[in-house]
Amino acid sequence: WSKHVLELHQLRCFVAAAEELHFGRAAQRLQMMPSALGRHIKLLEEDLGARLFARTTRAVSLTEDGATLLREGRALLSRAEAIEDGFRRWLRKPQ
Amino acid sequence: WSKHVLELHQLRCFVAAAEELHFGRAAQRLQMMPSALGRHIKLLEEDLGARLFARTTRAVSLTEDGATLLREGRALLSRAEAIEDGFRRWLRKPQ
DNA sequence: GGAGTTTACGAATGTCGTAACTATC
DNA sequence: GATAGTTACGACATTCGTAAACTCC
Repeated sequence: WSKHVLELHQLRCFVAAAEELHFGRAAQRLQMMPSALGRHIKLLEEDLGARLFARTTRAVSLTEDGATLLREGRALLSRAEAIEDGFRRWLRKPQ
Repeated sequence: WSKHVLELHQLRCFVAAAEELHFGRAAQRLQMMPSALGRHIKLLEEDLGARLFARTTRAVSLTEDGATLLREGRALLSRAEAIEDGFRRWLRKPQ
C-alpha cells in the first residue's frame, strides 16, 4: 500500500527542521514531539526518494537535495497560506 | 482540537469534483468512494469558511469562491507536482 | 421512483506520545 | 554520562467503505 504523494504537513515539518537544524526545537515550534517530526521527515524522504538531512545524531545539516526542497517548499507553503488567508480575510466578502 | 489548515489531499478532492461537476465521477477518478470525497470537501469548506459548491443534490455547480479556489488550487497542485517530479526524475541525480 | 449527495456506523489505518534504544560527544 | 535522533509499542484519532437516509427532479 502507498500514499506516495507530497502533503503539506510533512513539508511544514521539514521546513521547520531545516530552519532550526535541530529536531527538538523544530518540534517545539510546531508543538509536537521530536519523534513525530522525525517520522514525518523520514516519510517525506521516502516519498521523494531523496535524503534531505545528513544526520550524525549529534547534529543535522541539509543535504543539497534538502536545500533545494527548503527553497521550493517554502515557496509552496507560502502560496498555500496566501490561499487560506485570501479566503479567511473575507468571511462574508466585502462585496 | 483543530486541524484548521489547508492540506493537498482535500484540494485534490475539490479540484477533481470541480472539474467533473459530479462527485461520483470525481471519486472514481481518484479511486475513492463519493462519500469520502464529499467529506473532504465539506471539511475544506469549513476550514476556509466558504461554500465552494452550490448543491441541489441533483447537480452541483461552482460558487464564485469555488471558481477562485479552482484557479488557485490548480496552480498550487501543479507546483507541488513539479516539486515531486523534480525529485523523482533524478533518482540518483545525473551528476 | 431514480440519480446523486450526505449521514451513521463499525472496521481498518494512521498518528501520537512515552519510553527504551542508539550513537555521538 | 549527557544530548540528540530513532524505533517499539499501545492508545487515541482519523478516514474508509457499506448501507441507509435524504432530496430534488
